[in-house]
Amino acid sequence: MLDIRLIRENPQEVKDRLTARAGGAAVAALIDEVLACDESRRQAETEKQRLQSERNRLSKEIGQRKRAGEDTSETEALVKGFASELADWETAAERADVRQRELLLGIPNMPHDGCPVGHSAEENPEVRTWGRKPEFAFTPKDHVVLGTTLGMLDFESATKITGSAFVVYRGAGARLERALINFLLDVHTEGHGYTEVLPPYLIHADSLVGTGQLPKFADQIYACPEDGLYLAPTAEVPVTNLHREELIKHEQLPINYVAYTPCFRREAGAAGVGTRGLIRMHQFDKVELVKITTPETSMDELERLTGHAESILQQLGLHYRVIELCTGDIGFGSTKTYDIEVWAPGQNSYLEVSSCSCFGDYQARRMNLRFKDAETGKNRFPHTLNGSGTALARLYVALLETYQREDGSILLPEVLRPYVKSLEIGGA
RNA sequence: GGAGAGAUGGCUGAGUGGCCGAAAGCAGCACUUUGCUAAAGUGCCGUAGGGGUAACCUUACCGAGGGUUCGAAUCCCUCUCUCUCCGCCA
Repeated sequence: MLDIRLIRENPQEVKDRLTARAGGAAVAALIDEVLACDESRRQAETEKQRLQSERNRLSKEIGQRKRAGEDTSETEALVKGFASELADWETAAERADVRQRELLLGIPNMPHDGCPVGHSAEENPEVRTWGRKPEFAFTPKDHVVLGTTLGMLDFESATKITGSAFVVYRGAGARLERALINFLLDVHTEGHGYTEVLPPYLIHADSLVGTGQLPKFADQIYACPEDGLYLAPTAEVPVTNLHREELIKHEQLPINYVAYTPCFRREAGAAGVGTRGLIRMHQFDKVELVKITTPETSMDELERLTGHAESILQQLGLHYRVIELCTGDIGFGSTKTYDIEVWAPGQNSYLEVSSCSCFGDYQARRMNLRFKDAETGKNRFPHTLNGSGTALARLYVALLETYQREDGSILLPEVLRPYVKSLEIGGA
């Protein structure tokens, strides 16, 4: 949520920066509506307070005179006469306030100054690459063939019990998924100093509003309407909301959390786009990194966070590239985002396995998360960040396809062997 | 699911219709004093709106939402959450 004061004081700058986003022109128009709303809200507020102040003054007077034994019925009648006008202004102020918040919740964040300007994903600059595309003396198979043949992945059963775009992991396949979860959590807790949390997977609407999935992206989330609950689309939601409505101490920052959770996404409108195998599913596992930092350090922390996610791919020996999202491709609440894409030989393409973003104070403001500045004593909004560290399903794809042997077996990278308790899957 | 108790400022915890934005303590900040890694004393110290160049003025907020009243932390209703007991259950 953007700061209404910032909008009030620098409307043109806000509009300009929002316009750089995809669909930004329509968003900029909302700014004018917010400003009009703000204007009428403040007018109603002022009138309301004038009447309340008068009422309070007279009521106090009534109390004093009653104790002195005087008759106050005339003043009481006078104050009573305020009621309907007061109620009118109250309603007007309330209505404007609700509308203003509604508008603000639908306005995306402003990209950071350093965010590259562009119109679409084609204009995302590549920041760096690591490793090289592996070479094969044979034609590499894709993970669906490999995993199905080895009995690791069972798409048919998943379709039978749930539907398309789900999978059942079996035997060594299930063990590999579990091994990856443990490996990732160990790296981030022991290696990078994150605190592990295991949050609920069902969350209420306020949490989703806090991180920005609601109200705008309701069609992408599975809901349990009888209970007012939703299946978390990412651990970002429950974990960032751990401190919602809190006033935290300056010295507690930065807060670093890592969480493994399954993620549930309806993927409405995405049918047919990269849907083969594990690449786009309604349920997938992910290990997520979340940071809450001071505004001064958030950009440095974004670099570190991205590095932590990258180290997973490095330790697994997987070739990847890092791209930075341009203003036309960046997410709703983000000010700056790096995507990490791992090479998948069987797909002959890169797959996004991590998206690392700094949200500035956008989420903190939405969830009323504040910290007390130790120097000034003032309450401020911290910055929030998150990034996948990493998504499991696509990592799994890259792993099978990169480490496949000609006979269709998988030679595991060394770091995983203690977790899987084997150096290979399949094979002689 | 049933019965009971509760929800007050960063924390603990008083407060049952007006003098309560709210006692007290802790924590925090500033100063003073004492020659010792700290203690004592004094003062300051909630949040969010609105108005004002500013000092400042003002409104709201005592879990949430309604209601009663000239006036509500305080009375009434609904809801949420927490705790205790019972039931059920992995």
